[in-house]
Amino acid sequence: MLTQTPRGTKDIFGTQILLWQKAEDTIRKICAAFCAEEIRTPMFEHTELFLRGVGEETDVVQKEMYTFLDKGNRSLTLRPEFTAGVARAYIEHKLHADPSPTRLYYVGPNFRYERPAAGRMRQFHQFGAECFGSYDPAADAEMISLADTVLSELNINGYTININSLGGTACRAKYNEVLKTFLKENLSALCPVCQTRYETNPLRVLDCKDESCKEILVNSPIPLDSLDTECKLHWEKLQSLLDTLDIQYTVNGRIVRGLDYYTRTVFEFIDADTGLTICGGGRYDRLIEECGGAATGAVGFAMGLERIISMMPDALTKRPYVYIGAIGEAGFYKAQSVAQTLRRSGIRAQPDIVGRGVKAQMRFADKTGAIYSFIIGDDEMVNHQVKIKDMRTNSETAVSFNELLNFFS
RNA sequence: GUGGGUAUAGCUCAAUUGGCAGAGCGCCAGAUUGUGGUUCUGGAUGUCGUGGGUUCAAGCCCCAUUAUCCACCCCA
Repeated sequence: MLTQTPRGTKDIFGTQILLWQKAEDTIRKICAAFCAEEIRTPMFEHTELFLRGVGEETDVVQKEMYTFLDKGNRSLTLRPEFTAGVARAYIEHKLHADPSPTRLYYVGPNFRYERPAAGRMRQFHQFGAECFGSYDPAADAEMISLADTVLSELNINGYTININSLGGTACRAKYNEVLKTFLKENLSALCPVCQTRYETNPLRVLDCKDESCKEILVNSPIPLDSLDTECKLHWEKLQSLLDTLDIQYTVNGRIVRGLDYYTRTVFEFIDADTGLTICGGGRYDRLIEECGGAATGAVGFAMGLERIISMMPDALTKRPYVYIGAIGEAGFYKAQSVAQTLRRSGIRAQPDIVGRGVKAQMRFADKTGAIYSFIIGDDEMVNHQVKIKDMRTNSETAVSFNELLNFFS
């Protein structure tokens, strides 16, 4: 137990960390291109924020939160997602007073107490972005494009962008009635879970994977049928904007999302191989108000980093560098100082610090991805030269101590 | 939260009806002592997930526990 990570958590190191760093670098680069700034919010928040922000009816809140009392008897919760915290920060720091729109992005761990499974951890990491201060579908399209651009920059494809619109508050209420009327006739044929959902959250019935439910729902009304004029306009404009941005998408009238705060646009990027959602998001025009701020249009998404990284082609496994081998005590000392010189010039280098034989040193250099191996022994000390071996071509050259840096320029 | 599988060396996995814990890969070292990737030779390494029980004897059988994988549920 002492030598195991807790259930649903992982150490990230070795070749994996290279993929994580590449993903994070790419995220920062693309977000910068979209003029989004990073925000880092606390790992835990007041429990109340998530109850309100995520929705009390959601599974995330009802079953999956890491909630605890601190020594001051405050109820705190490890964040299960970012949006509520980011919305809280937007309100707390009165960012609505800044020129609109405000684009924020985040990368970091989230926590949900769940049964770990394929592509699901208790501590998992998300990258996401939010755009505050626009009701126009151009903001929706831009967020979809940001997610899409990050993925394509990471050479990830093989996913489908599913889009849908749930409509505004009025449309949702209207649709709920329409759907309930439809479901009422088949209520007994629905799975037990959906029979409960019929009362608590009929919308989620659309999302059910149960075969008999699916069968019934084939002919069910969908939210798109209940959109009012304004929402319909938003929905149609979103599609022409996505066309303009040359983004391929599929309209899927049954995407509903498990979080309560969404209004109008919702979307999911679904991996064709695993069927997992690698990115989910949508518009949440009511959330800021709900949490005590001024009415503010907002749209955003979150992406699961673990899922993304598992889809990245793992090409680079070792970093090229210069190995500095030594024979004898004088050479050993010299090797340390040569390494120092190279490192201070920003060249990746490591000397022998074990004191092994040359053969073992060369083997080590080869296995760890050295592109050049230096050898410094008695002969080299006498001649004030370093023997440099190109590990790929096998060719050797001698370079004097003073001209080492020129070799790399 | 529900159902099922698995747990043995750093990794992937063997071990007959219960009878001395093994292989491949990796690691380390040598092949006339200053040179890697191929080859050959040798070497080290185990709380058999953990705790109980049955037995002359348990890696193997029984109970519990933890972890892990798969399918649900849900999500990223």
